[in-house]
Order: sequence, then structure tokens, then C-alpha cells
Amino acid sequence: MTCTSLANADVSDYEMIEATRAVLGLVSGRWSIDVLYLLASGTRRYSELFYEVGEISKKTLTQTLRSLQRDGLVARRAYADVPVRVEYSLTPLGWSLTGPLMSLYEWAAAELDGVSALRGSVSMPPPEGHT
Amino acid sequence: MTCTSLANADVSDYEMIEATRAVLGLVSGRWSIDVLYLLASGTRRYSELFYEVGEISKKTLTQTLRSLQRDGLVARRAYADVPVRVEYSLTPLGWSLTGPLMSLYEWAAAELDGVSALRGSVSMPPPEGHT
DNA sequence: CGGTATCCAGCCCGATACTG
DNA sequence: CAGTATCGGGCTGGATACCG
Repeated sequence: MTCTSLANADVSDYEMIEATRAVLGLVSGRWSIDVLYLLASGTRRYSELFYEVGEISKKTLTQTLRSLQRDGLVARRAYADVPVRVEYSLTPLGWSLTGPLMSLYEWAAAELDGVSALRGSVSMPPPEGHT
Repeated sequence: MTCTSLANADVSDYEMIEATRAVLGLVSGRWSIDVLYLLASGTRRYSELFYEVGEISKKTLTQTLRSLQRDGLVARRAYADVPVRVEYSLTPLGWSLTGPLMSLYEWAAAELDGVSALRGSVSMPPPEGHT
């Protein structure tokens, strides 16, 4: 079976593939992770996200936000103030996803040791020559 | 800090974002997960993967394999037999990644319960609550 | 401030055909 | 069997300008 690291060996490969890929799809956007992590540290206004993410365009930030919103990971709240104010935050579902996401980070930190190998492009020192 | 769900609150947001995105990058190919899960259940020949993955093209399968290979997740082994034979398998690093990947699947199974909420890609026929 | 509209570039992926 | 070569299409994301 596939899952030696877990107990539920009764689910099909196909089901795991589909589901895993679907989850990956939720955060596959170029900036999804950035937005998720930023919102994990607190509610933000649109312009705060725009500034803090860095090089993102407004169009793409909006797209990213809408996508996360549609998937139920992020909540949008608009206030009728006169310079308009909109705040984004993580939903409970969004929060729950930070766990699995952290396990990916943990893996990187443990296996790739400091992530230095990941910056730019991943170049692993070959544990043994592959022919 | 950001990580209320974990203990290591001493790493920067930036570092987590970079690392998490890097890991995501390793498996971001359309077929990476399929290949990884398939290889997780045992070594396969090229043609076996080609058949088992389903709708993938040879070019894309090769690309996916090369990418996973470059990242150190998959090992390639060629035999000089006369109908050429090539076998692919997971490296220890590849194996170690199946854990974090499973936690993504677990999340989907727990939070999305049937994956129906996952846009378009996953078409679950009739929801006959299995628990 | 918080977006849209429009145009455009790059990348990933597929189909088909050919090769050692 | 296990690829490579070539052409092409769709989708994501960027730049800029404009709007309530």
C-alpha cells in the first residue's frame, strides 16, 4: 500500500491523489501562500496586503483574494466608511489549513536544512550519484 | 507572531513563506502528485507510469519525472537490456515528503469531507455520507 | 481606498511524429 | 521500450489606466 507513514491504508490511491491535488490547487496561486501567512498574523486591509506582499499587482492581489474567498479560506469585510475600508481575515477553515501548511514548512526546514537549497532553484547535493 | 498552531514562533514570516512556496513548487506540476503517489506504492517502469497515470502525454511524463529527479525526490535507473528498461522509484527524500503530503490529504478528508467543496476538478457523484 | 478593464507575455501542458 | 522534436493552445499573472 501507499501510506506506510499513516494508518488509513483503506483509501484508494486515486482518492488520495485527487484530494491532495485539490488541496494543492487551493494554494497553487503564485501569491496564495504569502496572503495566507500574512493573514495568519492578523486581519489586514487591502492596501496593507498590497504593501506587505511586495511585488504583487492589484489585479493579481484581488484575484488571489477572490480565489481564497471562493474556497472559503479567507473572509472579506467591507465598511461603508468614506474612504472605503475593506478588511480581510482567515476563516476557521483557513486557519485549519495553516497546520498542514506548516508541516510542509517543517519538512523543508528539516530535510532541506535551512532552506538555503531552495532559494532560487533547488539544487540538492546528490546523496549518491544517479546514473 | 504568526504561528499559533505551532511552537516555533521564532522563524520569520518571510522564511516560512519562502520555504513553503518552495516545497509547493516541488510538487506543483499537474502530474507530480500522481507520479509521487504511484511511486510510493512501488518502483515502476516508464511505461507502467504512462499507463497508470492515465491521460498524461509522454513528453509531460518525462518532464515530470525529470523535474522530480532534479529535485531529488525520484531516482531513475536504466538497464541495458535490449528492449530498454528504465525504472523509477522514490528516494529517501521523496519518501519523507509523503508524510507532509498525507497531512494535506488528511486535511481534505477532515475539513472538506468528501472533497465536494473543491472547485471543478473533483467530481464526486452522489454524496452517500461515508464516515 | 479598493478595486476593474484591457492588453499582453510566459509557462505549463497536450498531440503528433520520429528515433536509438 | 523509452524517450526527443516540434508546434500550438490555455491559463495565470503583470502593466497600465480608469472608476465609485
